[in-house]
Amino acid sequence: MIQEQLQQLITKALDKVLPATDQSGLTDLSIDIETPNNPEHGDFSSNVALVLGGLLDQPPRQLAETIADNIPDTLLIKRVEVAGPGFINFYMSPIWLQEVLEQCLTAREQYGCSDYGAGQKVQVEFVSANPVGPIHIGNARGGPFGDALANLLAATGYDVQREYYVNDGPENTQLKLFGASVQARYLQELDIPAELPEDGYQADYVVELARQLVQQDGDAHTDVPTDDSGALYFFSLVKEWMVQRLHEDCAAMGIQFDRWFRETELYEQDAVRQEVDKLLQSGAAYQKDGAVWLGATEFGDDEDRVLVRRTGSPTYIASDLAYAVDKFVKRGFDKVIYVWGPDHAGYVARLQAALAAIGVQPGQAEFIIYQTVRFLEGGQPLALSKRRGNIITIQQIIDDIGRDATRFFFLMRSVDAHLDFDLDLARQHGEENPVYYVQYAHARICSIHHEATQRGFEILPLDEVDLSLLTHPDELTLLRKIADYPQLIQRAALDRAPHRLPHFAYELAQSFHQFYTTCRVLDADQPALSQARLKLVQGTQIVLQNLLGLLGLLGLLGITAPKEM
RNA sequence: GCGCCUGUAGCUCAGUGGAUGAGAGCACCGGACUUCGGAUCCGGGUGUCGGGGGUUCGAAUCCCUCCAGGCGCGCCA
Repeated sequence: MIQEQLQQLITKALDKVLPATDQSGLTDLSIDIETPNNPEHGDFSSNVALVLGGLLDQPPRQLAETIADNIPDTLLIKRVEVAGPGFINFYMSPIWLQEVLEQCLTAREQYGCSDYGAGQKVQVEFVSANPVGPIHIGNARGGPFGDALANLLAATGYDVQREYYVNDGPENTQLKLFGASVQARYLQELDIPAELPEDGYQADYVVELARQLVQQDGDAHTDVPTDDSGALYFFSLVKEWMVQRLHEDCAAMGIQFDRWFRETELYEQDAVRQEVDKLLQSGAAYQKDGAVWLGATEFGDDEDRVLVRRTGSPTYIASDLAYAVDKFVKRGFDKVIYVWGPDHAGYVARLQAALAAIGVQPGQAEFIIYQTVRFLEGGQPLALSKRRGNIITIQQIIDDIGRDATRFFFLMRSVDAHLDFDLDLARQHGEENPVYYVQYAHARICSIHHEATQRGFEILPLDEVDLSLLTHPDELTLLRKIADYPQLIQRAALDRAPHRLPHFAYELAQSFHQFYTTCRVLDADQPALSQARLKLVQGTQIVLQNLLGLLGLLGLLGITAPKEM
């Protein structure tokens, strides 16, 4: 990308000006190439002299002059200026944008991709909702986010795997509660008196599960004891239905996991017990009050944590540790990104400490906590409570406003921010809805191509088209947008910030609409210009498609917007 | 009480330690179609970047503190 080329030019200049020792504190990051807010300050700008001046205790302005004077001549750059406290500003010659367009048209679906990750094995684990109910609006946000993040990492050269962790372990108390709820509903369905446990699952789908069970097995399970073993038994009866439902919900969101990892696998291999034993041997864990404790404070946690209860059954930390060993040691991931809901925020420090205890290096495990989503309808937030039973499933939302609009709205905001999901806005197919604004730009692009074919415009190969004819301000703005795309991908991946993509898609659509209004593409009187503009349109389409591909929104491009206004 | 996240225009939000310019969308008002899709475009104005202090040549951005909101803090997951 162009920023890298400029960085290399600066590096060359530095090599001529400064002894290598003076460059020791310099990293790629300190040679920052950015786009100035004020266009008068050039097309690109570098703060290298300001950073280096501070490091070497030299006047930045003077240093900047020296560096600027030694930047090798190239056709891409018209002139270099030093400004302000010591910025080096680059004024590009017009051909740089033509080169970018050529790169884009040549690379096509690879445009914007890089090998930055150098094939490192990264796992993104996300959603991982317990198999006790469908995906609902409280836990769905991690889905589109994790999926888009995985796409971004793959596009920047990482070897990415998507994983869903199914918490179906035999020691999971949530499952017992859920199983007991199913059991109670099952008995009620057969007119046998039974009470839903306190804090049990009240939602309607539990009643439906019970009904399904009666339909399948009749009264075959009435003699099952109403204790933990009975609860687990009932869970086992409905488990595959639940997992199947989770599969369907994720598929509905457009997510394909590479692996559904089941917690039971860890117990079948006796991995949980083995890990606890290892920790006891290494001294990282100890016995107290009949329980086994992890000495988590040694590894930065606030307090030590129980690994094995007094009853002898392991806690979730124990199985999460065994799971981590499976990820890092057995399967050899260089990095694992855990995407969790806000209710898990307090668990980060705990697992981090536990990971340190098994020798996972800091930075190998990343934790991304997404914030809550409020769904608004008529300006009022929808209330949801899993326990009280008035849950709203992600399937309902998708049925309502469509998969792509759902994903777009989820992805629009930073995961750090609380998200207001405006259902009324998402339902609209009008100008207020950013989804259709972007979609409309693509529809227009397709229409131009269609029209070109209809009118018999011959599409010339790239080397026969004079791109230097693209000089209109709106053409240049659009070209600049195409040029900015690779760095956007790079930074969004690095910052784990997929939300920048919908914003960029909107801006790209905006630049295109503006171009479309002022610059007629197909003009029989100006065939050479038409050819150049067709290339620009094609470049826009490539970027738009790549962008929406990363967001998992290619469906938007397949749907043709209505012809009626 | 402790921890995490947030606080930017009337509303919803972008914003990468940079420049005499802190930006979008929505909403509101006014304009633009004989020709590629008007679900479009153009113009119009709004800010103690929650308050205070600090670091820096330079802070919405980093640090401290206070205020406000959301979420979490179990031998539940």
